[in-house]
Order: sequence, then structure tokens, then C-alpha cells
Amino acid sequence: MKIKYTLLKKDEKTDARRGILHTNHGDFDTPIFMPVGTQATVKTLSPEELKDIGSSVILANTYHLWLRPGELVVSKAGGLHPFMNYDGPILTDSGGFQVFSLAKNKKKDIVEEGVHFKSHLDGKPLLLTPELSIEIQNKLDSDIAMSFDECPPYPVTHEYMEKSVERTLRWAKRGKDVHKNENQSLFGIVQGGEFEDLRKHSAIETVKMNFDGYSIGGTSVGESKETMYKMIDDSVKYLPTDKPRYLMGVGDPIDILEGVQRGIDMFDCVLPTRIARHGNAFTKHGKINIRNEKFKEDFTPLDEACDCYACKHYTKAYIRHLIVCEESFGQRLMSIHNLRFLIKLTEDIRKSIEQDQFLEFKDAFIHNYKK
RNA sequence: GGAGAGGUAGCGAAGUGGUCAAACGCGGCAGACUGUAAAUCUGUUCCUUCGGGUUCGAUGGUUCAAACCCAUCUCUCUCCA
Repeated sequence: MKIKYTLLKKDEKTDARRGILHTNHGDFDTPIFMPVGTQATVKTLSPEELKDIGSSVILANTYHLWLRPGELVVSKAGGLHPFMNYDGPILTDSGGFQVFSLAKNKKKDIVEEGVHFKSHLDGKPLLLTPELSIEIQNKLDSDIAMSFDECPPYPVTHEYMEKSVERTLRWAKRGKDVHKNENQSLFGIVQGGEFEDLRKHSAIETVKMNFDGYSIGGTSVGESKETMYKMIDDSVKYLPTDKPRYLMGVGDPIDILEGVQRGIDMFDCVLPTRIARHGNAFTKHGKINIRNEKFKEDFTPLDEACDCYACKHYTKAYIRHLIVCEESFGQRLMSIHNLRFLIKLTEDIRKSIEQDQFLEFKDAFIHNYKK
């Protein structure tokens, strides 16, 4: 079956929504934060650890799994779930973002048919098309597939963005036309950059195609926070209320709050796991860099208010030692903590929406977070 | 006792008359990271009241000028006795 979205409650004072998404691999509550597991693993964590921190849905990436180990290998394993021993919902990104992230500062070749890549592994020329992306995602057997889009850099001219938006719309249609998997849902992606008219056009045209959910893409690519929030506003208002909305690639705690306030249900981001490996931890008083000398003899947890495994059993001094020594256990503890922090944040957000206290919660959180 | 090699910033290691406060790596300190080409990348690392001051085992010397040349001393390592 396809996913099904149940809107439980809308916040009285904002566009924040509380809902449930039903999938073949279980339900999850929204708003939700989804850890990113690009190569069929959330870096350094086991599926059991993901469960322990309350994670209920994760991402994987079409482009990366296409190159390695190849979608046929995953398919032979029975799909992503058995392949990676994870029985919860999985969402696959289409590879569209890699048009942006891999082609940045390098020659890229975006044509009507698709995108010519050079493999980042061996330089081999590759062509990823909307049809191929959907086909690969079908074989990966994720619960939710994403349309193949272009994520243009920032800034870009209105003229370029208009062409890009039109092409992304055509790609969305092509992808939808070949998507036949009844057990997999497909999301459309709204683009349009900072341009209000293009966001509107992209959203309206995408919604006409009747996807199972809608994503907002093209944010957090270098624009200011204000611009990003406006991009969300300019997109969300044209999306139906009975389908989930997913803000792609956003995971800064404050951005999650701003997104929820604007009616976003789903978030994903590499930030918590990446900065964890690099020594940064979210705390209710803001981000800390655990490598800092001032934590050398700090025998308190990363965050006193946190209920994660790392905070329950280990001190800053110990985790600092591990991170400084580049021990993988340190990276794991930091990743567990940061993911739990964002997942707990969305849990608290959901409670606040249920009680019509979202704005109060948001203000209190930001007040603490910014010291 | 004999022969040889060598002592350069916290460590390793370039440099062998001026362009050297001294490459590079490590370590240290700090920063960045938003649909993961990220266990990556960036800055900084003698002292300073930012004018300058004091460094290349030690002490003398040659020179306009020495980490670099000469003398003596000292320490380390290798080989032979």
C-alpha cells in the first residue's frame, strides 16, 4: 500500500501540524526528523541504536547506492530493509541533490534527458534520468521515493531558475509516469529558489500531478535564513493539507522550529551526524565543540537535559578524549546524542502542538539555545 | 681507545652565507559544516605594549651580513676494538 497521512491537529496560532504517516513498515508521528543514511547506514549507528534514540524513519540515497553496491545487489537481498537489517520506514532521495553537491564548481551537464555525471569514484561518465532514478528507487524498495529534480545553486538568475523549474516539472511528470510500484509512495519536489512567482508556479504545477507527498527543495544552499524561511512560506501555501510536507535537507534546530511553524511535517539533514563526527554537539544552550580545551576536565554529560545513551553514561571529558583521539566510539556517542537531540526536539514540538503551545515552546527553546 | 654520522621551534624533519622567525608533516589551539565525494575543510601555533624583541647544542671567531663558514667545547647515535 501507499503511505497515508492523517492530520491529527493543527496548532491554533500557527500553521504547525500534528499528524501520523502510515507506511508498510510502520507509522510515524509528524513533525519528524529523519536521520540520513546515504549509503544504507546512518554513519556509525546500528539499526538497534537508531531505535533506542526513537528514530522512526531514515533516508538512503539513490545515486550512492546506484554506484555502490548497485541497485541489483540490494534488490537481490530483498530490498533495502532486509539488506541493511532495518525494518522501519525508509525514504530514498532521488539523486537530484547530487546534481548540486557533486557538480558544484565542476562542469556539469544538465540536459532535457537528465544529468550527465562523472562518477565520483572512478570518473566514469554516467547519465541519471528521472526514469532511471525512479527505476532504481523501485528496486531499492524504499517506502517513499523522491522525484528526480534539479537543486540549483544560489544565487541564480530568474531566467535560469525559470528554465530549471520547468525542467524539474517535466522530470517530475516523467518520473511519475514510470512509477508503478504500488508499495512505494512518490513525492514531488517544489523548487523555484528565492523567486516567489516560481515557487508558486512550481508548487501549483507539482500538486496538479497528485503526488503522495510534497517536498520543498532548493533550500539551505547558501541563502540567508530569512530568504530560506520565505522560500518555505512561498511554497507551503500552495500545498494540500491532506498530504505530508517535507523540507529537504534542513536540520538546524532553529530551522526545524521555523519549518514546523510554517506547516512542515518532515525534515532530514546530515548536520547532526556530520558535525558529531567533527566534534560538535547540540545542547539546549546551543552548539558546543567538544574538542575545546575547556571540556578537558568537565565530567558532566554533553547536555544535562538529554536522555540519550551518551548523556546517561559518559562525560564531556571522556567524549572529548575519544573525539580528539579520533576514536570511532566517540563519533558514535556524539552521533547518538545529536540525533536524539533533534528527535527529542520533534517529540517536544509534537506535544506543544497538541497543547496549542507551539509558539511558547519555540520561543523558550530559542531563548535557551541562543544563551 | 679508533672511525663515522649528527644535534633546527612541543615532536619529526627541510634549509647549508643575505629573499629565514625558518618549508613540510605531526601534535596543540580555534573555526566551518543544513536532500553526506565530509573520520572532511579552514585559520592559527617563539615573545610582544605590534614599534619591535629574542631564536637553529654551547662559547668564541670570520663577514657589511651566519641556522648555514672556522675554532674549541659539549651531547647523541652507528660501526670497529
